[in-house]
Amino acid sequence: MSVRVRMAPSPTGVLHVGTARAALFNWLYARHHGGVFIVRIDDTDLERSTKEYEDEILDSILWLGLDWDEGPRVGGPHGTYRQSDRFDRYREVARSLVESGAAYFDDRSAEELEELRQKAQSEGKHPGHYIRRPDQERTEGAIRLSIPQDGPVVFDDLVRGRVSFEPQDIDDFVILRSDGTPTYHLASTTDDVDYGITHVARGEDLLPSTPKHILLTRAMGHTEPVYAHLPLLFGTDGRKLSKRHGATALSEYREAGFLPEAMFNYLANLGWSLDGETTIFTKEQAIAAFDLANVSKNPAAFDPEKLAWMNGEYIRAMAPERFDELIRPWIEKDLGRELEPDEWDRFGMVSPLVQERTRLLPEAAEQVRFLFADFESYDRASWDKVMTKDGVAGVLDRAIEGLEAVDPWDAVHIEEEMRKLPAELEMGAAKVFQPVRVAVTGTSVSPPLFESMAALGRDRTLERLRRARRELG
RNA sequence: GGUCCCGUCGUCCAGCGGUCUAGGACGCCGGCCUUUCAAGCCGGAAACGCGGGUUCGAAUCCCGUCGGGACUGCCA
Repeated sequence: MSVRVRMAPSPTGVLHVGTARAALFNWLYARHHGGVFIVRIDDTDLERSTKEYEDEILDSILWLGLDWDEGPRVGGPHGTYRQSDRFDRYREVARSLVESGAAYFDDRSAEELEELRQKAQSEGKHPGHYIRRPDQERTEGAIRLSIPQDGPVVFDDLVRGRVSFEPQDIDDFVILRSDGTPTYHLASTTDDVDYGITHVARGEDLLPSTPKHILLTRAMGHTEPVYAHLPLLFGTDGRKLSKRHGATALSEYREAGFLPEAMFNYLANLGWSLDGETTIFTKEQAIAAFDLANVSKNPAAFDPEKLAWMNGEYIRAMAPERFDELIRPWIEKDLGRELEPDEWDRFGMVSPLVQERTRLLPEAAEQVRFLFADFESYDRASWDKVMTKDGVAGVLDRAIEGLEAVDPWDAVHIEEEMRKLPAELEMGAAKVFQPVRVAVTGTSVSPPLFESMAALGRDRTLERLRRARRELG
């Protein structure tokens, strides 16, 4: 039987990195086995679900580089792949379960149920212990699945191994609310059955729900899929990944200048590894090697630092043309205007040098800002560190004098001239070039100096050197 | 409280009874290179939670303990 897996996001918020990672593992599993990857919209919560979130989620998945074979936008043999379009089907399932005796109506009030929970808890029992089928049959209210008390629910989880739950610890959960809408358990399980899902790989937070889904599936007369519960993602402090750790939405990383291929690679390394040695690898390598059985059981910390490093690796490895194409919008965003053709040409003189030292696109844009805009003031720390030293004025004077005569104005000739200074002034190279760098770029950290000056142009370079000289007094 | 899951460097991953003086990656520290910053190269510090067992032999198997987490809704 061919593998059919799915990701089933709820459009009640933006795509979380943890959900994205789960989607990624499902996708890898499907592609590895030549199976089918399905996206299904779990929007049974009509109150909180929106079309905007649905689009945001789908766009984020696409950005990550995952494509789906059945689901919204692409269709498939099972309709719209949106649960809100299948409420009739879920009601039909619930009704037939009542008819077969597997489920029952329950019209007890919230207060009554709460009392039963309190009682059970005070006796050290499972909260749902006393919430079972009432003695007298009801004909309205919510519909609960009756949990058979004849034996444990045992299943072999692909990543956890054998997991077992005792029936008294499973509550008679609601499958159809009294307003006729299905709960997540009913809708998800029905869809998994109807869509022929063979493997369910999802977050570990759903592990306690799994016996319910298994029992529901069996009550429907089917055999449950194989389950794989993936470890959860945490922040670097070991706490649940939340806003405090920075971005939790995939789209925030996109907006921060991360590359999808770096994100893909990084996420694939959270809970799984290609071979234990290789950190950077392609999608194809991942597909070839992936197996849910090799997924780690431990929760993983999402480390933005390592992601940034990996992003830099991908940036350095890409074709220069692609780098130029990617960096341009960031430079323009940083400047707040579009680049003129001649400015773009000038950027080309330093582009390869910038690409080499970029981890994040927005950071690179900042580094070349001096090429396109005059800075109002010098970076304070840089100025204090290099411009207050003895001999700086002399360096600038000599640099200005020498540079005026450089011809043609290109990196090679600028360097030829500048290289004369240290010996002439009897100073170390860094002592000479750093003041010039601060004068020209406004800070002590910049792309290589000679190329930067070449790209800036003679007039602006000299203008900035003179300005700095004036500031020195 | 109850149920379930997890426990190897600060972090991610490898290790599935002997080859572990525990390997790779990020980060960190030092050095080289060097006009700054990166990159690159070289080197370093850094972990099997604890206690019992099983075994000739345990990071690897079992039990306990401690610690962490998830769930415990007519949310998903």
